Amino acid sequence: MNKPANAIRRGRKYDQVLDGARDVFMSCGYEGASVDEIARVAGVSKATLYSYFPDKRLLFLEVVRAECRRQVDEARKVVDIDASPEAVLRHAARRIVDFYISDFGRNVHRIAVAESARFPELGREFYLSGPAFAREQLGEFLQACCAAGVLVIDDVNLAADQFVMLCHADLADRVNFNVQTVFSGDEIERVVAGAVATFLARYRVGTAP
Amino acid sequence: MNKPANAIRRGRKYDQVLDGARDVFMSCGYEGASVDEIARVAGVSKATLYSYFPDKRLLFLEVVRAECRRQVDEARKVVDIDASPEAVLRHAARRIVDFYISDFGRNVHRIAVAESARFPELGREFYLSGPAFAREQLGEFLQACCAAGVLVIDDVNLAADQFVMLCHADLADRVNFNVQTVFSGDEIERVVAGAVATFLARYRVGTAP
DNA sequence: ACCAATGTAAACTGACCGGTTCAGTATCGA
DNA sequence: TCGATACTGAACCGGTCAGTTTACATTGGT
Repeated sequence: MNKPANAIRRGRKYDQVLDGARDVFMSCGYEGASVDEIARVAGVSKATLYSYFPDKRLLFLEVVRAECRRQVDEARKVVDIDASPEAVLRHAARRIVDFYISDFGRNVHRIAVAESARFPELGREFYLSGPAFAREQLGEFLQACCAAGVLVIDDVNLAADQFVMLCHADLADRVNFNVQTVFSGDEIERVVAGAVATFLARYRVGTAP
Repeated sequence: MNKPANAIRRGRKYDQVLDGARDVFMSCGYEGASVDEIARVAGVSKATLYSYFPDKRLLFLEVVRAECRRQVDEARKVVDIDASPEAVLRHAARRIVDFYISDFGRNVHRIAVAESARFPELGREFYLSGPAFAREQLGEFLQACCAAGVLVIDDVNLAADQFVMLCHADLADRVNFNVQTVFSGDEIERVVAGAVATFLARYRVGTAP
């Protein structure tokens, strides 16, 4: 009794299991990953794994949750700088591009898209602690710029997402559809500079609405 | 002999099979779709299905190819209009938004992202006849606008992709991660208007670079 | 030394899936 | 009407996988 079906027990090798599961899920996706291989990679017996997690599905959800937390914590470190909006935006653009080009970013994105249909709450959780979180951080900065009279933005949320999307121009699709996965510094610089230029053309003070 | 492993035989119920396969693949993904169910949905025996297609993988690839062709053909109909760039861009933006919000667009995108890793050529094929094709069409229009002296664009390819990405602002992520799938006319209008405004702020003649 | 908790290895179950086979039926042109 | 071809339905095979069970080993506190 008193055994909720979604209970997750902690134990000595809990982190081992989660790490192994992350590696296998990231490289194989949900369906492609077998529990036997996860146990093998984690250096743990299948029985131990199942003594921690009730089933594969909850193990997967826990992996994604942990990764989202990790990403949020890391992102919180690098925030506002006391510099011109242009410099801050350039910096942010670099971070955005670097992330979705990275192996990790590609895998997380691929899995989140692929499994959102099967796991309704997964998509929401990933969205909130991923893209939505980034947009929120950026929105706060933009709001400050408006208060300082440097930018003029009527819809800050939309503007923040526009900026993020401008950073995806010409790269994201090629990454997502596995057409090209490594990019030269010039290719990245071209996109970053283009994103900042287009964004500022619209929202910097002294430009027509 | 003389039986290439990748041969696809035509037959009376070929289209039935392809249609059924499309439905099931679109709603379940590649791994999630079982051949038995495809045959059932197609109203065809499994044996007939396997008399057309050598295996599940090639059936899937053929479904995607057919969908890409269909999409390209349909897109070719609605092209340039003799109107202001603003009107044309608004029209294009509506089409872009409507597509990736549609059930079909969501499914195709999800599967292309999910299976690009497993099927290397699939991602490329989808990319070329999807996003890349759209960008090319748009690029030609932008080029004409530049020649007419209405727009000033140094990097037409980048600009075209920027426009497409601006149309994704604030909607695409929510769609891709299954957070929200239906949108009001106002929500769409906000994104479309924002995309056109930002794009023209950067590239219309008489604005600072 | 003992016990209880924790972990291990491996076999096992039941279900599902891709693909094959085959005996029988429907269709259609000559 | 005949015969070739296409299609059916169901059984079947080999394999994989999630999840369970069992019998044994390790560890640590008292």
